[in-house]
Amino acid sequence: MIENNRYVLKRSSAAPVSPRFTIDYEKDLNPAQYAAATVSDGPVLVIAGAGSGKTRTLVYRVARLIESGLPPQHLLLLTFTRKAAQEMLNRAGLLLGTACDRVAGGTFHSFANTVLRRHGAAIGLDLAFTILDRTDAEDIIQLLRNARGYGEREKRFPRKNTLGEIFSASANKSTGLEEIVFGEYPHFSEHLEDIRQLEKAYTAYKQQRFLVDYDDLLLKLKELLETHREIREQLSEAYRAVLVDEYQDTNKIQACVVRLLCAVHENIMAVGDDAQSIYSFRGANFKNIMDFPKEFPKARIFKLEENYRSTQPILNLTNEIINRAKEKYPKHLFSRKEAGRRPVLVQAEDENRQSRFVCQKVLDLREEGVPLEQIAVLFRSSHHSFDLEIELGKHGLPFVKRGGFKFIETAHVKDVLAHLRVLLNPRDAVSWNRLLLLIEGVGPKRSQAVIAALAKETDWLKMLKVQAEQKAGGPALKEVTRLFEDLLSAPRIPSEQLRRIYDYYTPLVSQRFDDYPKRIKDLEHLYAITERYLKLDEFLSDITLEPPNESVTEIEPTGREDEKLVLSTVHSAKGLEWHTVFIIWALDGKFPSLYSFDTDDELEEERRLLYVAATRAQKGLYITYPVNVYDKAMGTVLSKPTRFLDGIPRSLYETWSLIEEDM
DNA sequence: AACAAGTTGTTTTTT
DNA sequence: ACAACTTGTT
Repeated sequence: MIENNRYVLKRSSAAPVSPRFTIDYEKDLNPAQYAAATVSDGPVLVIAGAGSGKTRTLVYRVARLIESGLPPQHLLLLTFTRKAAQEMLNRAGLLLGTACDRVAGGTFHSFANTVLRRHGAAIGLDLAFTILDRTDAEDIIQLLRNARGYGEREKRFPRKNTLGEIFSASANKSTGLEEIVFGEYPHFSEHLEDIRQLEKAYTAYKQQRFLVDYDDLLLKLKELLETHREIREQLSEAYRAVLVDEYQDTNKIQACVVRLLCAVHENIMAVGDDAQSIYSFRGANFKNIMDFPKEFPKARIFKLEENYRSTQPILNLTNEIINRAKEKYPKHLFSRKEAGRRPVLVQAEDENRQSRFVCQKVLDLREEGVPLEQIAVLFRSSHHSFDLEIELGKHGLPFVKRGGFKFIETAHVKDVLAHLRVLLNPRDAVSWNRLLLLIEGVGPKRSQAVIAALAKETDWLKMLKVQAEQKAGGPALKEVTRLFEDLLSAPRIPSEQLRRIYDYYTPLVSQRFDDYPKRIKDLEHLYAITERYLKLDEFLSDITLEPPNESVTEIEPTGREDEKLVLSTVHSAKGLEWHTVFIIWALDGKFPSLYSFDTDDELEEERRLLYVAATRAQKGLYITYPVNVYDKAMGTVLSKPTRFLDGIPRSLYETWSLIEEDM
């Protein structure tokens, strides 16, 4: 549960109220972990192999710092995902009791949000700013693109999502637009000047309307820290020890922010694994972790190489996969869990055979007593699981899907949120546009006219009433006006406001979407989330920065609630582990993806991705691929298993072929 | 100017 | 299979 953008422990009754009398660091940790957890002040880098007890080490580090007298609120824990932060604080809570309740932490983005809401005024930011997600950003880009007539040209102009990617890549990699366009989109080189103009317009648009996208959060935090010494020192004082998890996934801006935060004390512990860097498309650079010792010359380096997760046969294979990588901190993972089955490479005749194999095997495992939630199916892209999802449905196997489209990104949820967002930031033209277009008789032209009129008047509700008097879109606009009158009349909590919006919006959903029952159910889910919040701004920030990571597709279980098979993209599986893991679509051209064939760097990242997937397994690992898959984009038939198994001794895994099997 | 139906192009991964 | 763009109708 999140309150005030700070992670607050859910207090289980089992958790001790006060710190455990003594923590036996030496007994609980292996020598390498012990050394890292108890090291004295100063910069520290921990290279932690997959499953090597990284979280455990961090937790004990936190414990040690608090024990040695550092008040918990002076500790800042930056992690990549909310889940990781929660996991860590929960475990620290078990060890230390409520003392770590006040440890500050979260993702870089949520931390940036907290700081900017407080100090943003120093760099001219209105504190009521709205955070744009990717689709919101693209909506604006589209608007500007059309307004400037870039759409209708003889020569093809990049689409909104391409433009969004270009802008974001430029921001995250700290490189000029020029380099991005020439390097990654050479076919759009001739439009460079227009692209540049468009980015300027986009920036200006956001500025005027108090809008901030994901990249801006980081950039503005960096700007704030760089340009305001007193704030930098204040924060450095407030957070006297900084711990960064998954350091291999940070980009230049984030590394810079860390540097600035620690400028005074250099009490920084970075933990990560270069072999698990899988976010370079977002500007993350695993060289960051390689360069850490250069950034902090006094850094001490620790390596955790003993793996507590997987059996040796699984590690033998994963070690081979990663040892073929080009650049890395050399390490060799070993396990004391000698016994175990070798991983299996399974060839299936086609996609459906692959799905049926997985179902069959999952049923077998359940028979053997492996709980469903201890089994995961991992894949490169979220659509790779579609066929399997249908097959699981047929077998009555319940599952949750992680990664891919989130329900927060669906049209109906975004529609509802737009109504809430304008309450907080009436200048949020994206949300106005979205909600106005829902109204019958209002199209793009009328919507823009209304938005322009609202911007002129400080009392926008009054202006909205005036607009509702006019002929076009009259009656329906009046209804919206009444809605906003109600929403503003009495100060209410988010859930009540949402209920009022549903009164207005529910008829619209039924009208607009054939699958409205499902969508109305989603909205009830959203309502349940708002009930946890007392302040609208916190709800909106959280929902954009840390949306529930579960997708819409969810089969209702016949039995127990929590007994569910996990389907996940490899990216979303990071940091997690299961008894048995299936990696499906391990087909060359799918995993690695065809789009990564262009450059060595991208291929190397795909390799690390497979490595991350395979190292999630504790006891069982099945790598499956269908053959004779025709790929439209390439015009070729794909039949070979992933190239990352090439050259690996065949003795390290079993090979099965399903062609003979009848199911 | 808004809306509905038909056509064409495109396809990862996430904060 | 889906979304963005285009064309035709009210």
